[in-house]
Amino acid sequence: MPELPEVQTVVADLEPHLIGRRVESVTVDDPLLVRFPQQAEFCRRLEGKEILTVTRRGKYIVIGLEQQLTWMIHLRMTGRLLLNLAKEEKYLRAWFRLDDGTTVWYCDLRRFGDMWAWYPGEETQLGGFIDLGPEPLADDFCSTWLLGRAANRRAPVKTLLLDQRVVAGLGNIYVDEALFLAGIDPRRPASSISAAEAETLCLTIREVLSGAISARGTTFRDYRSGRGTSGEYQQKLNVYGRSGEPCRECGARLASVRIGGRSSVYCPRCQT
DNA sequence: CCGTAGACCTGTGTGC
DNA sequence: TGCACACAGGTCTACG
Repeated sequence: MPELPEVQTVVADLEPHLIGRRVESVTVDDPLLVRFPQQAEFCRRLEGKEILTVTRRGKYIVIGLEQQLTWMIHLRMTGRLLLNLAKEEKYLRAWFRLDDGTTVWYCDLRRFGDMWAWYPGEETQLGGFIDLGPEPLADDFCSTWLLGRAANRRAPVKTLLLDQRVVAGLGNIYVDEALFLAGIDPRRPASSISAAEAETLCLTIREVLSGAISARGTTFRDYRSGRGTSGEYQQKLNVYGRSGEPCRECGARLASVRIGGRSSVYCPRCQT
């Protein structure tokens, strides 16, 4: 569920409570959660270490600890990292006690979320993380890069933008929103995108992500921030979740199609 | 290499 | 009300 703006919000919420704290004890209650190393060794690695940094790369939460240990978390569809466990919260899968009495709670309805605890040199055992493309809000993400990655690709432009090796952090909501603002039909072959369109797309991707970060993310159903609160960006969505409703620009009925197995909403008049 | 369907898991909403 | 089926902010793998 969480895309870049949601992960960014969780990181911002957690950071002040985690920096300088020592992990006192780790409890994992879901055999699917820890991807590397084995669960017992994962817990042993974290316990007793001080947290130095809390950052984000794509949709990964990246926590740096003493002795160059990196604790990495991917929330996938329904993962939550919470500073307070509400009474009604279900699906608790793990918890992390810190030396000041704080507990970080990990909840995950669908159990797709993953965690890793790795030292330098173990990168090859981490799956997709090492293949991430540029950060969309950084300077190395530009139309030249996008155009290069789109060349010779017949897959839909939406599929290209969902590929984390092309750009890290976009998901189903923000890709649909960025394509709407750019006036580009999501079904078009990636290779048909012009230089001018690539330039527009880079701008609208940044615009959508920045706006969503300011709004603390989008909550459709499951997403919660580190504080347990919902996002506000759902009020600003132009197309996602609005199939059949009128386009805010032209009034046309928004269309829905499946692209790469993902439901996709677009305006048949504004997006060509 | 490229592109798409199916799998992973658990729940909610919809239509008959 | 019950049941079956589609669908859900993600991403791997297997296969043609």
